[in-house]
Amino acid sequence: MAIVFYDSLRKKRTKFESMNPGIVKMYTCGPTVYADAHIGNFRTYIFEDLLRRTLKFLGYKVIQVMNLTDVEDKTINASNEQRVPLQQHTAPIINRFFEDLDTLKIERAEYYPRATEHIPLMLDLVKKLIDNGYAYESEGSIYFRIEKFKSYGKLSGMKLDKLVRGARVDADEYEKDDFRDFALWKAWSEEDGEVGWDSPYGRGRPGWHIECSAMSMRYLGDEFDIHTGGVDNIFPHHENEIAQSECATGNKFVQYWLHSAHLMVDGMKMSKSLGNFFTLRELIAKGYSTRSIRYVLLTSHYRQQINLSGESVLAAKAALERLDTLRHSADEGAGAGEIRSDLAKSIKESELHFTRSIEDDLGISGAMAALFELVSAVHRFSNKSPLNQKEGEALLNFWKKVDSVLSFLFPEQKELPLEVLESVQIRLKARLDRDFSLSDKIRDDLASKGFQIKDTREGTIVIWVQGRELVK
RNA sequence: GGCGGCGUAGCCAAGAGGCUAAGGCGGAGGUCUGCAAAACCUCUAUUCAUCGGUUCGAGUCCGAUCGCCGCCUCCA
Repeated sequence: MAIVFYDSLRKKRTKFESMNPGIVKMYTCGPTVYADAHIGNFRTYIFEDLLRRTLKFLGYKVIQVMNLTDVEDKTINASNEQRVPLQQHTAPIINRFFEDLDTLKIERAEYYPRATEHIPLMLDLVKKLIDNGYAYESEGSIYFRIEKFKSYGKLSGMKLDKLVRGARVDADEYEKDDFRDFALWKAWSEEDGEVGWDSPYGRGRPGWHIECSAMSMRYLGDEFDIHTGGVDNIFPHHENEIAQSECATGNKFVQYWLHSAHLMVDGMKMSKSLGNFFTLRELIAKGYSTRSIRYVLLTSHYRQQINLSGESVLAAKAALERLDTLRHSADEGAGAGEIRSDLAKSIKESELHFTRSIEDDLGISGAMAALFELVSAVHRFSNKSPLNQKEGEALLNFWKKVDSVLSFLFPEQKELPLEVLESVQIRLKARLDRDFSLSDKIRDDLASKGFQIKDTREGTIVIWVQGRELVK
């Protein structure tokens, strides 16, 4: 079967073929580290995680680059306000960013290049653009002349003559030949303070767009397979990247562009400027489990806006509990016997359905449906006759396999406190003695401490926050 | 104003011309159970924003209308 992606450049679903067999090179626009990323930002990083994991699931080796923008207006302003050197301001934010990635089980990319460590490469690119006649100098700054790039606007659909002057007027705008031109290199100004690098054009710092062109080429080459980001990056950021890169190299920059839709709050885009944002840490403090958050962010199609709400997190929790029942059933598999054909068939169908869905533009809904269908099938099957050991193992193996894509099927198991285990044992004995007033008292007691007790056919389950233990 | 996306059950959400419109949450009834929960079974869209059109056949294609969102300024 073929992998299909919706390509923002072609504006249609397109069969994916990597440039090098078996290898996918992808560049994923990363955070600007002037403040902690909010959960809307992570929506995109989770989409990219799904893309990466899916490609690996389908047999590709993935080389992923995610940039860390550690120098631009906001990082400079923030460090100035706090009167600390730039790096001292960005370093802790970067550390927290990586912690949040881990919390959300986002797999690490191969490279996380920082803009400040690639200035010479950017200057090389700027020089190339000047030499090729696409850029010009004006008062120490270098601008890209967009009318020289005939296909400017091909990604966003913007028509050059339809571009309107924005509400905000750049201080340096009068220096440009054309207001639509964008900066490749910005001359040092008073507000930049300590921040600046020497260049043939004088002291200055890179424009925002040039870093992605320079760093993607450095780690992935002049041409690579996939470039991603949020839809808000399409214009002007990605449009400008294409212009710079293709004018500098003469090659087609990127083969496939994938963009994720926004996370919404009360019908509006979550954004720092609107102030309607939450960080991951804030959501955790509200009592949302990271597993549920990952579920919500991952199981909505990446081109569909998500409305994150308490309700959606609660629904996620319920859905996860249902998924967990498959693992519990599998754990119960015991005894001799081969895998029976009905069950083998269900697993095979689920895997096929899962794969077909996920390779079709990351069709996560269909992929999840495939898993829920297996859960139902397994319960129907095991209700008739208990699973044997091999069957339990087969289910767990399949679950592990799809979890390489999802990474929320196996919650972290916490050790239950000894006193809880003891209480559970006492309660089990009480139930055997049919002393139900005692057993119910213990159940209520544990519930008040945050441990929910459920008696199943297989034994007693203790649910504790995100962990879940089976006690026999 | 220009560009892009979306409108499918109470809620979330698949579907990309043709088997009975996936799946999840929630809800109703039943089986099981000391009770609770879980699990299982059954039910919960004659219809896909509206109106036209193309077609033997449309939720799916075309046109118009209404509504929502994003981008056009830094933004994931």
